[in-house]
Amino acid sequence: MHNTFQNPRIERQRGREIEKMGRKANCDNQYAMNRGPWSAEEDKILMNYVQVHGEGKWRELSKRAGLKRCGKSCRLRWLNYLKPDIKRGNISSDEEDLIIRLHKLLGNRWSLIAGRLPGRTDNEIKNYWNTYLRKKAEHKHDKIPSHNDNIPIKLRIESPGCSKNSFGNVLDPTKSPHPMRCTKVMMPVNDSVNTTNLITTSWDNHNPSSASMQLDDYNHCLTGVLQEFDISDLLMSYEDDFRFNGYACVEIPQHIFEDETCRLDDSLGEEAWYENWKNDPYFPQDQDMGFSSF
DNA sequence: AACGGGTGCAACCGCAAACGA
DNA sequence: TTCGTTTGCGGTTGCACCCGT
Repeated sequence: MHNTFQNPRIERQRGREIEKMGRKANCDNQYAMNRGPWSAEEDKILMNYVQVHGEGKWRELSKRAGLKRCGKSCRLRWLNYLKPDIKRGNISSDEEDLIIRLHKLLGNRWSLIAGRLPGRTDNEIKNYWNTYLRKKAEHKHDKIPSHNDNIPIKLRIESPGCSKNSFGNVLDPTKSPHPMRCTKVMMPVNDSVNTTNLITTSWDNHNPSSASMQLDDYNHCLTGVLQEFDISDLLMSYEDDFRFNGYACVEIPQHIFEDETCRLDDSLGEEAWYENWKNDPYFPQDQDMGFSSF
């Protein structure tokens, strides 16, 4: 499962745990502990204890609350099942779509994906993916985004060579099925949603050498990786708190750049520098940026 | 009704990072 | 800095349930 690297410290730790717990190094003393599904009574005890004393110190919690469950088990039960704000079941089509897109970006980073779906747990998303969405995503993989998709990112396209005249053109990537090459992505940092991490992670997956993404003086993330990617990787579903007001500079072949069918607006004659980001009418901060508004 | 294979999902496991003394 | 403990994560397991035969 994991790598076989033997960390001496970890080995010592495991040795201690094995010694302490008996034959198997799982958690606490397994022979005195309940295992398997939780009873309603156990749930009640755990819930009452957490409501009074708060989360954390799970091992201590299990002892003090009189639960014959190991600390890990208590934590898991609370986080995945008992916590009040948890939504369970009935995953909507919007959520499905978001999971698929996030998985495409992040891979099996379930906790990160869950972090973007309020009320959903990593375990639920992982199970949902493994039992249902994986197949669905495979079918969806080849789909070119349709014009009806609600895509909150606009792209500014630089022509080959980044000539001055080319700045400001806005293309509809959904009308261009050609793969593009990303040379630079600038994203405004949103306090409520850390889009920087998301984008960084996606680059990291493909290109470990681009592990760090710097922020500039204007608190925009900025990277100069030369990374092949499918333009649809950046197309995200619109969510109230999950918005990609993005500015991607991409290299595209000249003939695509000159293709009028892709071009939506070329009225801007000059580059809008990213320090003017928030004043740029092409990247409004507070409204839906679906392509229908072009 | 009984059986067996497939499926979904809660719970478990091992590992590593984070934390704190 | 070191070491013990706690927390968080992702992969895996095992069991209940479903459905076809």
